[in-house]
Amino acid sequence: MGMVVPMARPRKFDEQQVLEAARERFWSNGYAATRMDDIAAATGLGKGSLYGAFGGKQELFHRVFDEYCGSIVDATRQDLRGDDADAYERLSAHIHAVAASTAADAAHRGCLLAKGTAELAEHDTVVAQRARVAVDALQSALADDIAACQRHGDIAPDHDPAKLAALVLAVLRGIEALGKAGATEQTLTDIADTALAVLPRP
Amino acid sequence: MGMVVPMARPRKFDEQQVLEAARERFWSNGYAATRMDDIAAATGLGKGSLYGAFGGKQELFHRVFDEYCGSIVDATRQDLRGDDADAYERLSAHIHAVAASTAADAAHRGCLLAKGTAELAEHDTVVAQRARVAVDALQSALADDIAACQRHGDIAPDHDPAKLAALVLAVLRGIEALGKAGATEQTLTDIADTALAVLPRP
DNA sequence: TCAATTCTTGACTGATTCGTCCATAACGCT
DNA sequence: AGCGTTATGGACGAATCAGTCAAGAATTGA
Repeated sequence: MGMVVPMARPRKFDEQQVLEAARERFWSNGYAATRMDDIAAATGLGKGSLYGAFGGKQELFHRVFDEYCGSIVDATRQDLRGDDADAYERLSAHIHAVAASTAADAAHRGCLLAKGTAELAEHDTVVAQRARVAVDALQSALADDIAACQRHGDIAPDHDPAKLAALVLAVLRGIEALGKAGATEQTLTDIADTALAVLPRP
Repeated sequence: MGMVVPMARPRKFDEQQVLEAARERFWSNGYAATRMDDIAAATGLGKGSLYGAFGGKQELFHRVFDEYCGSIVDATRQDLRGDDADAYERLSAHIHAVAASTAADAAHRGCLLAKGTAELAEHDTVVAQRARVAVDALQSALADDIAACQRHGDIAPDHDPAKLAALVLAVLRGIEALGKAGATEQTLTDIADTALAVLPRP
């Protein structure tokens, strides 16, 4: 089933574009304050199409949230993948990139993972579960890179890479949170620099 | 004006109790998803009294948010105030206390400062401003304690205490964020331990 | 007791908002 | 071209929610 070619009216809209528009609204206004009518208007779709294609507000948000989490996990893995020789440089670049992009986010909308989790995790187990998976994946990607740093002699080997990764992840999420609270670019950059400076060297 | 003794019907409710009930709802459900009817029902007040006493939903939230921010800043200052000789122990205790209380928060409601900022800072300048003030105060309290640690020889003096404080604050806010995302108590405790372990010693 | 003032209650209003429904359009297949 | 199927668009329904209002209650001072 599902493998047959549908012999019916095809969709006029691009599902990805609708998801992007929805993400934009959810990201900017939060879940509760976003209206389905807005998303419909922003995409030009009628509400019938929207509901027909995605089911409802909650399911649409879950789709958006899933995609967002997946994309930041992928981007982080991409940032951190490579040879042991460059592992420390990648870590440094990644931490600075998070600080820079947070500082550049003048609207202080922050990260949708953080925002969606803050708003919904307590009452929406799907969101909570997805956030947990994403955070675990981020920590794992960091741990892999930190282990590579240790193999190459850039970080002291007498520390559990998983624990250092958890610390770095906390710093990254903290940069996020402080950025949303209005910290200056200087402060965020300082945090990135200091975090890297205090990581134990061999 | 206002100094005369009111010769009229006195309030039957306690303003602090209403603020607490409102905080509970806002904290648990977020701003947008909280209904004034709920707060009225929870406190037994009629909506007229609620609006008469607090103005409206937004103003009520601002009152709640202000009080909350003030209380966590005060609590942090309290945690960190004391002699230089105990400064490092206070810092350690504070970081561990944040990790422990975050882990103990089974509902993952997290911190209202973080939650309110995430939901509203982008569109509500009052919230954004208040969050900024609170975060600055937290950093300042940490910086004072770290400077005391340096004076007493528990932390290397060749680091700007403000920058170390910013890093520690990021770790604390990160612990918060990870807790909301479902990190285990072990993870949060590890972060606290590791953060303290990597702080530069003299 | 009466007047002035403020508080209380909850019904009511007006505006939103999620979701549904249905007539109609567009497509593939025969 | 005709049929079956799925997409479209927007009107509609029902529920929800912020905020208002008016009639009455409680209190103090005179």
